[in-house]
Amino acid sequence: MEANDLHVYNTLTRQKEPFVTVVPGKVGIYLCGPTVYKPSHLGHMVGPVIFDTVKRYLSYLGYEVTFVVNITDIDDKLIVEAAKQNTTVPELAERITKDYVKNLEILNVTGVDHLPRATHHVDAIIQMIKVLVDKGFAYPAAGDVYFDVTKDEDYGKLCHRDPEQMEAGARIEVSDRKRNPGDFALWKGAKPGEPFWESPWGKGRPGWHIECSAMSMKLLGTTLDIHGGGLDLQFPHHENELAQSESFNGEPFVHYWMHNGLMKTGTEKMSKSKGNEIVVSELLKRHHPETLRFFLLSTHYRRPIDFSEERLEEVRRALDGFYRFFERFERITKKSFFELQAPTARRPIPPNEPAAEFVAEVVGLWEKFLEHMDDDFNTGGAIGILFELLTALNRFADANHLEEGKGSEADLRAFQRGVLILKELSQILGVFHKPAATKEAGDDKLLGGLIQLLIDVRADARKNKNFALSDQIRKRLGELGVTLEDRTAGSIWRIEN
RNA sequence: GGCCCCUUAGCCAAGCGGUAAGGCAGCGGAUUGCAAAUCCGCCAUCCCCGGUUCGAAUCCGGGAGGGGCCUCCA
Repeated sequence: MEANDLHVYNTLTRQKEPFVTVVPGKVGIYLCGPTVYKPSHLGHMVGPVIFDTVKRYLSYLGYEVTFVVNITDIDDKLIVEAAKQNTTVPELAERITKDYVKNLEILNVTGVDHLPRATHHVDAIIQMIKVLVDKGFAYPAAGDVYFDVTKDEDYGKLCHRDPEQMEAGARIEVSDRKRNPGDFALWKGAKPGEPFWESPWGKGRPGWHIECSAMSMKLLGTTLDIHGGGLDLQFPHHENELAQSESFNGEPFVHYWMHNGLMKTGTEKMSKSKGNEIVVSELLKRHHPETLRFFLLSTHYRRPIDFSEERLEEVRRALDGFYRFFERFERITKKSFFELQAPTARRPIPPNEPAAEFVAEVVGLWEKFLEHMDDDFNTGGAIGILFELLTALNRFADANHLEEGKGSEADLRAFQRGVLILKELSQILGVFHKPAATKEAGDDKLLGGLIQLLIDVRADARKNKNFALSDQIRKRLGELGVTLEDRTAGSIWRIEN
């Protein structure tokens, strides 16, 4: 049994449960990725960012984590879309997968270990279907193979759904090939012109849910520690995965089902079929990736999150305070925050150093941050602590005049220790790993030189109390989007967006 | 019709039985030649009505409003 205080909300039981792994010290996470027929929208990034953070935290706790995100690259939607675009299914799938993977990289989703594609695992899928048929859970019908939901005693346990009621509802696709309305396709016979694989039931392709069962089992074993996905996948996708997997091997399929809330635009869910999706690659033209990641983590993962440009702008303003601090830190220590090497594992809280109230305060915040993460990955609460930490660091720098070079050795040490903790916690969330994009303009030598020239001229004017001129320079620069700050060691500038 | 979930200040948001974190915006102050930045302070009794409890935003019941799923969807 592992010693940790982590609790995870489990959709299956509708409760927070202590986190215990199947294999001590190891965690397998399977996240349902996209069906690759259209460019990813912001909603597709919610899961990856959250579960990347989950992995970061579990790794921080000392677990060896394997994180799998599947790519569904064969499906009716792909066939239709490829035809529409006058291209092939593999070409379309490849192009959209690349878009997806690129977006993950930009959002600093670094923890994905495997991105299995359904088409690469058709043999395993066929094998699994065979066994389900042999065991009597599935039946072939005119080239298709269906799972018989009435053969699975606890079908519906994830979503509290009763197959009987589904018949009553009668809003599901009816097919004379199905024995029960709730039955779902494991294998679909190919119509002329459609992509196909040879199988014992003739030419065809996998149904929608089966690829996840086959690939997760292959990569992570019969029981997954964590299975994630959007709330909209609970039914039927996850319910069906669950049914077929447990029928297949008679063992629990998933220990913790975790479902993230959905991205909304206005009052509605964002989705491809509703046509209100915000395409990630477009969004990235207007916003820094860090802003998006921070936005996605700013609320608890189980709640819906409402997209708006205003919200992102607000997040950006909040982040500016951190970036200004990182520059302040560099002015004080001549070190780059982004290059600091912080610990990557949880460890006992070090004893307080004598006469170091500040360190005690920072360590206290550190503990609170971890308490929030222990509470079902409460990133919203954890981020709140990050802001408190920022204030504490600024306050300390102010009080001890660190920027004016008046701090003692001990003060500087304490300060750096505090900043290192900020770094350590930032890493858990996967934020602040590189400078803000606004600095790009600062890399322009000519521009930088010109502004410095104006600053020097202005410094002379100020020395001579020629405030009319100095204010004029500052005002005109401000109109151009350049903000000046007069500090004891000289004026600094930045470009406001 | 069935199954879930949500409702906290102007906006976003944490909170999971002991008298409301944090952010954005706003206001006041310190600092500054003036600014900017930073710091300090102010700004909610938690949709409504009942109930349980010594004590509820937090538990139970009812109501109102909103959302998701039941058909493809992260």
